[in-house]
Amino acid sequence: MEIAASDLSRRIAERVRELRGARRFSLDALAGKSGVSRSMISLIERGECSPTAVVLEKLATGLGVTLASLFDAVASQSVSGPIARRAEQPQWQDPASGYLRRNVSPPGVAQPMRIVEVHFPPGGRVAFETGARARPVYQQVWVLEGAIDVTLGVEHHRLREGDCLAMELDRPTMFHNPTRKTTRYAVVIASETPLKQ
Amino acid sequence: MEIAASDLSRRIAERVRELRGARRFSLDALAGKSGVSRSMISLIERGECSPTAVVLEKLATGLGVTLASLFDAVASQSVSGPIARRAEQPQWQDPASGYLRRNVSPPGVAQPMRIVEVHFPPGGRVAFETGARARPVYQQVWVLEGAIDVTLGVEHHRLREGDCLAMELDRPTMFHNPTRKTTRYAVVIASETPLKQ
DNA sequence: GATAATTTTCCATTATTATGGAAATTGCGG
DNA sequence: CCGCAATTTCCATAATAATGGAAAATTATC
Repeated sequence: MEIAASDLSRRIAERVRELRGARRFSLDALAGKSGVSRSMISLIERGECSPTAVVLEKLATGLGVTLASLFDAVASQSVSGPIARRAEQPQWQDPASGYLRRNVSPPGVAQPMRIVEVHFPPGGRVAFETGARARPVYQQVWVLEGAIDVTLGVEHHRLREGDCLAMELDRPTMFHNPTRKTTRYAVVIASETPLKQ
Repeated sequence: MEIAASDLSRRIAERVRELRGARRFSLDALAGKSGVSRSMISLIERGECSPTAVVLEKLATGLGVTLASLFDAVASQSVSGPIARRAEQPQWQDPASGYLRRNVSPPGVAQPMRIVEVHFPPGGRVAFETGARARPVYQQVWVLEGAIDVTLGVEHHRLREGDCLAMELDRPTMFHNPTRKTTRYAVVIASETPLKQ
């Protein structure tokens, strides 16, 4: 907690220094533009205080940036962000209904969500018997092409192209394509811990 | 200047109150989660003080939101249920680069992820300066049409239709459309606590 | 309605922010 | 190098943030 606190003050310090330097403002000049004292700006830039929201806003205004951007920092950390190429995305076709599922998200990346693309044939119907779970699983169905009917328990929804339905997997669910064309939709699934594939 | 200052305090007040109410936290519970005193939270929620950056960050962490979002205006739309119809999905066009963003996910639904659709013009280029965060934010970029170049720090990726790139928002990021057609891609953003829009 | 439990606000105190003047440091030109 | 101007940091002080205990207010339960 204490480490995080000083990290924020340092981030703000670096950011304000960078912004001021880029504009070639002296502390005095910025003090004049912002209405924050020279001394306070100096303290902020050395990370020796935690400025209040009002002081931050004054500074942002004087520097001509948004308040939120004062918290941005140039940090250089490596991240393993693997890519899933389309050709390598595993897909699976349900023999009974004919619907096609493709796992879009890169496998092996520890993130709390994954994207699945579904091609749902005309007239197709699939039901899932799911009940309340100890740990909530969230799902959003976003129609990319066509239309789809989704029934959650006793609720019935008609989704058209571009529509998005958010739900939890906590009751029986049925998908039905009432049209004469294949419907394509994305399913984004998330839970509160990283999902791995 | 004084009017602006109290406006910020009021904005923060409303926002914190809203976020806390949505989670049904008492002041005491949030104090425990955030490490900020009950009294201070009460003062903040009544707009009677200007909290320091460190206190704001602690609050954001306890509420499971980003620091920057504490400055957002309170969502004024009514909670519309689990569906976001395409026609109602808010969109925004960046005047500089021309890229178009649409929030796909239903607003007001407390789920840990959200979907954003982006139309990126030919030759367009956008850079984001983001830094390490107290709480990780996960992102997956899935190309629906066209191609996009994504540069993460010093890593460069060419994504083609159907490809998906997973990353964390912890370093400078640049998007560039090298083609002569609009690229359409989805961004799925998730954190480990419910996101609300 | 009465009472208990919970939540919020008040209060006194400590800690920290924020300030303007002055001292120290830095930069520049001769 | 020196002198001087510009800039930054130090210093003392006032103002405000931030706290935990207690009082007041609100909510829940019977």
